[in-house]
This record gives sequence, structure tokens and C-alpha cells, in this order.
Amino acid sequence: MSAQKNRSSDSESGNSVPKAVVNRLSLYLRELQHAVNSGHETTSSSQLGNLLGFSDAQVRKDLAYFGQFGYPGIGYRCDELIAAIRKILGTDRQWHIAVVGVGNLGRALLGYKGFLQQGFELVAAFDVDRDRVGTKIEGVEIFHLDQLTEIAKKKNIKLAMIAVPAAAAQQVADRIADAHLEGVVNFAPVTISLPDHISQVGVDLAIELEQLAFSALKRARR
Amino acid sequence: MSAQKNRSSDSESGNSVPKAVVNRLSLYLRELQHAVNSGHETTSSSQLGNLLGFSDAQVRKDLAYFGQFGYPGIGYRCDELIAAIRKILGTDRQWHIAVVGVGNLGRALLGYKGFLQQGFELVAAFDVDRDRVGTKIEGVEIFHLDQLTEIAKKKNIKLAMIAVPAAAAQQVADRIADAHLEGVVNFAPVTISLPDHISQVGVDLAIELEQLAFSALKRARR
DNA sequence: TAGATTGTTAATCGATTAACAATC
DNA sequence: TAGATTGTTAATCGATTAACAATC
Repeated sequence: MSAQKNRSSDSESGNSVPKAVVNRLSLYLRELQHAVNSGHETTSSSQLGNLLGFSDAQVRKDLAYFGQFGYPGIGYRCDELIAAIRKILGTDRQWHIAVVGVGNLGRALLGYKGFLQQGFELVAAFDVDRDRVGTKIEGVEIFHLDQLTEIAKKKNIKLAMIAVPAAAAQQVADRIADAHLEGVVNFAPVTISLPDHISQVGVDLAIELEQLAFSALKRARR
Repeated sequence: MSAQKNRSSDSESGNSVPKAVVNRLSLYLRELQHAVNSGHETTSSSQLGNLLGFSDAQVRKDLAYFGQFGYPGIGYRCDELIAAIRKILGTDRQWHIAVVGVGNLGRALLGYKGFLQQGFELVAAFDVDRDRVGTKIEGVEIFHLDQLTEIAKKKNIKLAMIAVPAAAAQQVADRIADAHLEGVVNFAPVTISLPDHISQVGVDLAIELEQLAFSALKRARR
């Protein structure tokens, strides 16, 4: 770890990093954590690449966007690289998240325990159903959507997951914009518009399945 | 529709289509359906692009991989383009899907009603918990994982969604391979390995959130 | 030292954009 | 006809890969 001092840098320069690179960084992190859990002390770009189906050159190039993390002849020390990637992604700190919409999916999200160790904590849920408001699910209190700005401020919530029906998603997005959150995962199967300063990631089940259908069909045609 | 006859083609040639193109096709489809629901008869590459943040050229180029679907000077007839994209993606037919793992997430998936109209139908769920097996959730029968091959054959199941804990995901993947399914959406936060002839899409909540954290941090640094 | 593996540069490959003739 | 918009080609841009000196 001390060997890492002053070796990483960049990232202040205007080197806008491609989205795909950041996504792969998350995959590297996942594999590294797996490797540590399996008792591995070090790994290499080719090992990491093999596990994920990327070339060794790509792994090294991706990391090179952010600094120097490896040891020529040795590879990468898993714990060091984990710490480095966490710092890059910003998950070396804890992010407070809200779930908006406490239907089937919202409840499933509230029950998901995998967040905490990854730097995320579900600290509030929101809904418009007065019967749900005031209750708790999985230990998380449910507030009315109208309280979003207030509670977000109080609880330092920066990210939200939208788990409401398609028809309600844009209204929720508008409230999220009002509350000045910084990022949104949108599970509703619609395009939502948000101000530029709020990032978004869309997860649409139907779209994922369509990709599979296409691939399956493509194979069948051959 | 008759005007479309013999105008689309390609796709038999070895023109392997980039994944990103197929993904955008799904987004176009979603917007087109939205447009139709809003009473629009036609649209254009620039309209579609604007809604999704792509250039008009990109929309046209993407569609050009598969044929000619528009009318110079007019644009695209929504209903025709919807039919064309559905055919390309393979969702002009019905795909039978299984959910494996009936925990919080699995149950949420079973409760999701948005599939049917998109060409997907949840026809079975699987779990290893003997207490759950034999019951129904949302009208879908739960079978033991050991019955996967048998039931998949009987019910013509081609796609599956893995909603089990990380530690069980690879075992499930192996059973899915045994059953010769054609595609998998993997919600477990691990890399699973599957034979080449089975497509997979990974959806990892933590990874999505990490992308948001990175973006938020990047803005903060500026 | 010999073997392994990094970080980085240059070469290759692929995807996006701009431009425009053809068309309605 | 004039205006709009397609499909497609060529030019640009960006991302991936190959190669290798530097390092342990």
C-alpha cells in the first residue's frame, strides 16, 4: 500500500474516460474481491482478462487511465488494486441511496443485502401510497415522495433507484431533480429526462431479454 | 406493411452486427411504441435520435444493418418500423422464460407484468427449497431445479433469469447448460461461465451504482 | 541470470459522423 | 416545384490490440 503512494495520478487532466472502461473497472473489482476470497494474494492482467473474456492488453490499458498499480514481473497485489479501484469509483466511501416505489421490485431492492459491503447503503424509501408511508420494510422507513427533498438533505442521499410504473417515472425523475440528487438507476421501461448534472443508468428487463432473443435467433439462422 | 415487402434484407450475410446496435434497436422500439401510444403515425431518424440522445445519422446507420424501412422525405411509419424491429429482434414470436430462484428478486420478477406484450412469457419458476416447490406465485408454478431439463423441454423454455445468491449462480448456470437453454439474464453479482452457444447478459446492481458514483465524483472534481 | 509481467507507444480495427444524391 | 428525409459513402474519430523496452 505504501508502495502505491504517489504512483497513481492522472484523472485530474481532461482525459475523459470512456464509459466502457469504468464499467470494466467494476468487473475487475468484482473479480479481485472473488480472488481475495479464494485466498489469492496477487493476480495479473492476463488472469483478470481470461476470467472476463478481455485481452490482457485491455486490462492494462484500462488501468493506465488512472495510474500505475502493478509491479512488472509480478502482476497486481489484489488488496492494493481493490483499494485503488474503489478509490477511483468512489466506493471507498459510503453512498446513501433511496428507493422510490415500494412495489414488488422496490421491496426486492430493499431486501437486497449485497449493497453495504460495496459502499452503498439504503437509507430511505419513497412512495405515494399513504398506506405504505410511515411503515418500514427491511428496517428502512418509507416516506411520501413529497418529502424527498427534505429527507434527502437530512440523510445525505445522493443516489436513487426508480422502481415505479413507467407512467410515473418521469414525475419521479422531476422530484429527484428538485432534490438535487446526483445519480439514478431507472428500472422503469421508459426514457426519462434529467438535468445533465444527474447521471443515469437504465435497467430494462425487456431490453435485456430482447438482446438474448436476438442472439438466439442469430445462432438459429446460421 | 405491404410496402415493406422485399425491402428488408441483409442479416443473412456474414455482417455481424455490433452488440451496441442491437441494444439501440431495443431503445428505438421502446420509443416507437411510446410514439404510437401518443398517437403519432410517423417519426424520423432525427426525432428518434433526439429522444434518446443519438444523432440522426446513427439511427439511420443502425437500421441500415438490417434493411430499408423508411421513406425519403417522409420518415418512418411507426407501426411498420415496430413490426420490422420486432422481427429483427425475434420478439414477433413469444419466448418462454423461466425464473430460477424464488427469493425477493425472483418473486419481483414473477410479479412483473410488462413482459407479455413484449414477446416474453414467464412460464415456470425453479428453486431448491422443497417448501416452495409445488406452490405457485403470481400464477406461475414452482419446480425443483432438478426438473429444469424436463420442464424446459415440456414448456419450450428457451431463456432464463438467474435470481439466486452469488454462491449458487454457477451451479444454476451448469443446470441451464444441461437443459440446453439459449440465453440467460444473470442477476447474481458473479461472473458465470456458460457454453458459447448460450448468450448471457449480466445485471449487477452494485456495478450500476458504481458507475453512478464514479460520474458523481467526476463532476465533483471539476 | 532467466522468466514473467508491467506500462506505454504505434498500428489496427471498428464505430460514429458528416455530407449528399436519390426520393417522396 | 420546394422542402424534408432517407440510405449510403467517405472522412473522422475513438477504442482495441500487438509489440516491446523497462522492471522486478
